[in-house]
Amino acid sequence: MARYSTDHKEKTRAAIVDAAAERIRSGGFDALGVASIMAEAGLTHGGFYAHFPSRDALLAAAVTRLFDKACETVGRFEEKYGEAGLEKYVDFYLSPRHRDDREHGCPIPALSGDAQRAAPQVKAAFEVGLDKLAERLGQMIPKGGKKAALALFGEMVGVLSLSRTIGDAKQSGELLAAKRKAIVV
Amino acid sequence: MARYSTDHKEKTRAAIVDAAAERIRSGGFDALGVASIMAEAGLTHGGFYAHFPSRDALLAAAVTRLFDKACETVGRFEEKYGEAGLEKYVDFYLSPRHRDDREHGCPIPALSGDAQRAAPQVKAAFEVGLDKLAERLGQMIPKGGKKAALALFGEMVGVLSLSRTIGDAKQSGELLAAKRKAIVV
DNA sequence: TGTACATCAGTGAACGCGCGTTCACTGATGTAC
DNA sequence: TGTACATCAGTGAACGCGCGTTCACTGATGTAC
Repeated sequence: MARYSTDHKEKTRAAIVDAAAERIRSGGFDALGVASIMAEAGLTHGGFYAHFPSRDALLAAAVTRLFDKACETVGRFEEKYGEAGLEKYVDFYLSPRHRDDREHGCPIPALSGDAQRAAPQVKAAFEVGLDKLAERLGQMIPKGGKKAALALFGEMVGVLSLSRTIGDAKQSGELLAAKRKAIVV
Repeated sequence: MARYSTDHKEKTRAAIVDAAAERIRSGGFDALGVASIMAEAGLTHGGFYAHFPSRDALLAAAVTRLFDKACETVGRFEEKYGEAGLEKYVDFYLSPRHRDDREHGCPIPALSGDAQRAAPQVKAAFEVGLDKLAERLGQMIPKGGKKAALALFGEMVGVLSLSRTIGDAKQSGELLAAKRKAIVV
């Protein structure tokens, strides 16, 4: 195979990044193997290096992708609920549904631990992504802006993380519910 | 070598667990290799299986150890500051010192991500440890007890995690400071 | 008290396995003539 | 329009490496006699 249409390679690359993004969100960085991710995109592992110089480069691209998606999610809440968007977003963030659906959830609780120990370029991608996401959510907080958004994420991330480690559904649900009520935006 | 004093094996085991606990707190579960941890304890890797049935068993023991230490830390704050112990603990938790000293810090932000994806026995050890720690801190919160302690950890864990991923020291420090003020115990 | 034996914590080579990366090759297609 | 060639995304075998685990062995010491 070769010499596809002009945007073919670009599309393949995007497919690899998408697959990688899904994978690391649910399984962390260590769940991403070059061979398995290429197989998921319908390719063989040898071709990987035509798209990325290294596994770390893919990790960085995938992290960026996840934060872009998270920004879009925030945008959707704003479009749909207007002024009440922030409150609705917090409700969603601290919902049992979000707790249980790690595969489509916020990248921060899933990856902050991994990111701290990752290669510099991956770390940097996480930091930039977090900054963009806070900036985006900050647009919905008139008083406080980005700083308030960061603080809000701080509260929510920890509570969501804990609720995910608590096996007992009742206790875990109570923790989420208590926090939903406590957070006054 | 062989036939040491009665408690020799016990001591060796404790040394391995201690080394493993330090290692995973700073580097996560993946930083713990059987060979390297045995070398750190002054032994060769082959002897590992005289102490633990598997690497996962050591991970579970190390997680338990870390939470026990964390409980002791809480206890020290209570002894030293009495009524004000809780406030002092929160101040410490959200301090730049705690942010920068991952090797001796709270195991929750360091390991909650890893724990969610670990083997069942490791997950269980984390859950039991978290429960014990919340119970311990809860003793210092007359109104609320364990539930209030869990919620408090939720807030603090997320903020600490974020502050660790933010490279800019000023921004990171501001996040911590804002939260220290905001948390009313 | 002295000697032979049993014990077992620790040794170190070897195993099978999966990983990230490299590389010579393929072959369908765009391009030059 | 038809043919020969260059391109390059993708193939698949091979690499070196580190990992968790196994296992036959060692040898200093406690115990039995």
